Amino acid sequence: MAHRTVGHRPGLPDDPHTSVTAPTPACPVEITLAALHGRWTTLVIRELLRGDRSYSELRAALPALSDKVLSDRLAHLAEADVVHRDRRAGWPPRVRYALTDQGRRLGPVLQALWDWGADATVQEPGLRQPPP
Amino acid sequence: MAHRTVGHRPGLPDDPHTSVTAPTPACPVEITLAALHGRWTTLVIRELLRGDRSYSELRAALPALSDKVLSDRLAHLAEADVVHRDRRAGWPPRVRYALTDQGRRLGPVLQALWDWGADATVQEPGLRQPPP
DNA sequence: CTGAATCCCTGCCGATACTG
DNA sequence: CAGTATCGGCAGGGATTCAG
Repeated sequence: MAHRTVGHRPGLPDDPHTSVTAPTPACPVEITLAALHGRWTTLVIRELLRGDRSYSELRAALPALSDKVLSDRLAHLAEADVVHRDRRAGWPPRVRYALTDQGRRLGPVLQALWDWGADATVQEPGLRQPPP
Repeated sequence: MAHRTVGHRPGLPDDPHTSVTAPTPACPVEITLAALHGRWTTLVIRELLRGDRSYSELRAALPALSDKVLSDRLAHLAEADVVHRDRRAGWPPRVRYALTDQGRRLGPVLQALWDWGADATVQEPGLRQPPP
């Protein structure tokens, strides 16, 4: 009973999406948040937005990220069809990670997230938060 | 960094944000994700995007959401300066919740999340897209 | 080099019960 | 009406170790 109307404005504020009354995985917003879900995930994506990377290049770019979480993230992102895994035969094993078309389309999404957060830090400091 | 897509706004793909190598709360993306963090949060915001609401109206709109989580979410969103709590004296107690200016600016963000998720459900069921 | 397996600890969220 | 208090289950994620 989902409405897959892509032709016209799938608007959020005014429209039919208001029928969603629970956090169902079928909601497009939930789908995107699920793709971005988990710590480090956005940083991995951001790194891949700059170009494809090997496993160790990702580790080098994100030094505090453990192997377990990195491989978890990559598996998760591959399952969400955000990253593509390119494995090559031979020795030593070479694997390249690159964003899919869909993954690249996350650029504007992350941009929107960045913009709001940047704006928030500009407006907010007057109220509370006297950081040491 | 092959091509610059548009403009030179505080862009994510191409530029200086790449210095962030860990999930620090100072990163604008993290700030926004923190504001949206938690189950039900986006649905509460979406409800408030339609207009201000009382506590019980929110409960009615989201029947499966428990009191604890709802008040948690509202407290969290108030702290993030996304919602404003308007409490009126008298009996019975009347409290109205409304989005702040910042909260209203989350509209486009949620829209971006929706768009990507809706697009993903369209592309995904078959195969991946052929490379450009 | 590229991961997968294990352990443990923390924090989330749901249900229930109670208060101003 | 509008919340808070408390408890328990479970999943997330960090460190370490092992494997192809």
